[in-house]
Amino acid sequence: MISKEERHDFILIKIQKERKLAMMDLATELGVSEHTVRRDLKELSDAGLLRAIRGGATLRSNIPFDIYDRNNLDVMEKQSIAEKSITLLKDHQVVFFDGGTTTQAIAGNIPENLNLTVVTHSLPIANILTSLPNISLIFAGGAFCKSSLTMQGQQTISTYGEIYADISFIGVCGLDLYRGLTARTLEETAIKRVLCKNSMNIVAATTSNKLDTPTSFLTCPASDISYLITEKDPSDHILQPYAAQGIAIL
Amino acid sequence: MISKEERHDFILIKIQKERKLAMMDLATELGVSEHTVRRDLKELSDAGLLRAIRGGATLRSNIPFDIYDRNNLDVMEKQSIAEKSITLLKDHQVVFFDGGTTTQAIAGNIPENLNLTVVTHSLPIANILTSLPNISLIFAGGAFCKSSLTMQGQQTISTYGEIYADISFIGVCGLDLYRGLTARTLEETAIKRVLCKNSMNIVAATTSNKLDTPTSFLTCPASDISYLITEKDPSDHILQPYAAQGIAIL
DNA sequence: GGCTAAACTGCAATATACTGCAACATTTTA
DNA sequence: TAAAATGTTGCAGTATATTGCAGTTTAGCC
Repeated sequence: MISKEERHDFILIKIQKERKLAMMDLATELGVSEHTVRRDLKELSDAGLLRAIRGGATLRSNIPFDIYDRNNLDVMEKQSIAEKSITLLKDHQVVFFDGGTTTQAIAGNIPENLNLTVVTHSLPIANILTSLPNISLIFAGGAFCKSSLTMQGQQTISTYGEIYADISFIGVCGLDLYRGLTARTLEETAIKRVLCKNSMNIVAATTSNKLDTPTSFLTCPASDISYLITEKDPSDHILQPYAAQGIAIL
Repeated sequence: MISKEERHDFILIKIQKERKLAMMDLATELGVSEHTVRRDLKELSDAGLLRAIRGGATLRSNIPFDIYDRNNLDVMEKQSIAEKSITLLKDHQVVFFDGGTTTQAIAGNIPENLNLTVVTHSLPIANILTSLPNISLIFAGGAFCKSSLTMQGQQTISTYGEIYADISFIGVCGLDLYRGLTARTLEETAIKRVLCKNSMNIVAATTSNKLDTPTSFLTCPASDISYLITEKDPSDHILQPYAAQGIAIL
């Protein structure tokens, strides 16, 4: 007999290799009923480890870098994160905005009467901010990256390098207590690092499904993070390990 | 068998590359009925991930600047200028785009199949170019200027300063044979000067009503201009003095 | 304007996948 | 060891996906 955990491990390993799994194949392979496999996939999918689709599962996203795919995901959660994030902002601060749909949601919630100097390398965020009268916008230019709709490269880094911010909103690819803030490409990492380095307060804003899921490139250790903002209540158990590290939870 | 989710992924990836998709092509490619593709496109379009059009789909233009375009004057003239301007472009050129509604019209007329490296400090132009698959875009960042929707300042200038272009499209505030190309602010002038300095060919693209109306700050002498493009026929008498100076008229 | 071909919409039929339920099995724990 | 908790199964009913067809709309063309 094969245990639930073993099945889960098996599924996760196999999906990495094959990108796509059919439920009925899994059922025969694991020697359990189709219904059981279905529940397994649901649990893994709820944990954000794969994407359940009709008749099976695929990797979390086949188009991992495609911004449009993520745009309409977790809209409510992102709105909640944005509203909490805004409370950290005060007049006359200098604020860095990293790319990503969560930071975009935050930018979209900045009230009109707030006076800020915002620096960003995200084109959508720049677009959003043009309509706010009291925002002084500095755009960190560079080579445009289609998949993320942000700029990257030496120019981008050097622009941030000349500015010191009160607060940085960092988009999260993966966050894990031991590995810290991680990103998926070296280019992204290089930019996130400057943001962190030149900022008094680092805010990691992310939906909770990205917690405890490290990616490859280290941006900064978890201990450098000042605030962690998710859609969950700060008392939620999933957040306690981070609170214990001295990160303020909102 | 290919699942619905996979089809959606496929469509989203492909539309990023090709900008426009035909329904029947998709149907044969994906091995499903036309009707099914139609429903896929409808779902993706309802989710705001693309725009369904008759016979297929196109990228949703995520360009919020139609607000500003509303007060666009001389639309027909600018279109005519844009079409003439495009004829100067060849594959693999490096092109500078100055800000302004005329240069914007030119950018909007770049054909899909043209391979260019474009450098610009205009936010609307950057937005337009994001949807063109064969354009490599470099954005010259800096401090955002609300009135012109462009960047300005040291960062902008230094970005252009590191690049040499085959051709520059310069937006015209005023042009006059004796004063040359002139602009209204020192900041604008500083940027236009770098564009001109680092460019093999300078193209002044403007509606004819800006000819012979000098403004205050000198960008470059008229003799430096390679091409003058207006909505008028090159034989028009108002253009003859410029032709006499050795400027090619289109 | 009227015509034709292509594209769209709605419907019914079919196959497949999912959900909830009740029963049964296994593992924990008191 | 018995009770409780958790995991598993098959079944029945429900929902979803896909297709082809028939009828309608639309775009382009003479």
